[in-house]
Amino acid sequence: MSETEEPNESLPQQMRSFEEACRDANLKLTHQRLEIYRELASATDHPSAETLHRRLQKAMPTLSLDTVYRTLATFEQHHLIKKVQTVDSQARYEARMIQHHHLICDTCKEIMDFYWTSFDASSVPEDIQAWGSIKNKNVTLYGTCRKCQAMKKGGNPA
Amino acid sequence: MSETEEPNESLPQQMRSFEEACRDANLKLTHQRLEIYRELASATDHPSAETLHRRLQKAMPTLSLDTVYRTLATFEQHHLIKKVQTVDSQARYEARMIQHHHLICDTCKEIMDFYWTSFDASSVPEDIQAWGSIKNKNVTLYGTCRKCQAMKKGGNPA
DNA sequence: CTTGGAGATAAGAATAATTCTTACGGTGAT
DNA sequence: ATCACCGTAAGAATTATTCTTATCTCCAAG
Repeated sequence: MSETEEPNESLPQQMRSFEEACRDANLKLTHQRLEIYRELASATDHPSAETLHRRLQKAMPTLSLDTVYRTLATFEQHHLIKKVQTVDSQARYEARMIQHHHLICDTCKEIMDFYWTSFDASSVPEDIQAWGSIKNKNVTLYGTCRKCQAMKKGGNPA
Repeated sequence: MSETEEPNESLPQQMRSFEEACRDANLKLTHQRLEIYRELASATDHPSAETLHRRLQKAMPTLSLDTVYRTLATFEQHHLIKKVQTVDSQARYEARMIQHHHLICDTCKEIMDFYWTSFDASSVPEDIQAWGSIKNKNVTLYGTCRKCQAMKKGGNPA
């Protein structure tokens, strides 16, 4: 039952960890950086730089797309966020740094996080050790989410 | 012991399956398509379009990069090859369509295939079923390969 | 074995995603 | 309050990929 339970961290808590990490890394706490991080940390959909920029422009009309790209790249270099592996042309990001896995819907392309503690605890096949040392294990599940299944069955009344 | 053993298919055999699949899909068997497929099927390093183009140019000097892109896209649409998920800016491809997983070296960025039949046979956490139906499960392992480990220890005598 | 026509290719132009350059402005140590 | 440093905005530049168009190739039917 706790196999796939979400380990929770509140946004304010996450922002404090972030600010501390920035100070440790000698990154100045600018308004732009704080807002870009807050927006990414609040999102559940693994947004691209452009998506984040669009969402932030309402509150920060002068924010440039380049700053979003540059800031995300800086965060990634300091391991404050991660680039998500996709086959899309646009890179997508996530602020969730704890061990988790991804579910991808082949229809709406949405990426969901999930947790799988028994997999995390298990070891990989022995032969793999001949290749080198493993630091991280990630599972990606592909399928169709309930929403898209329903749309296909009922037909899309667009 | 057979847990991670490689299911083998010879290149000529794979070429014949490919030609048959093209005929089934009404794709003409052009010289370019055959050579691009052969090159990809022979490669073990999940090359990008540009890499394939570079390798093929020796034998086919007039082959355009656009043809490589277009042909790979066509193959992918017909499920004859796959785009590999990466965080690189260039897309990378593979011709291996049977179930397998990836090992990625964080240093040299090389992508290796591996097999894990017991994982393939296992089922995912129950809660996942609430999300939708799963069609595919893939594992990506990150680490450092022996070659790069050795280079780090001994220093790089370049 | 020729031929017609659909579909594929080459070349160069165009677009999309991301990064660089430069001048300016804000941050935080003093 | 001041200054040096680093971050930002704006526009130009690069890189990856795709489109346009004229030409060419494959292959089925004569």
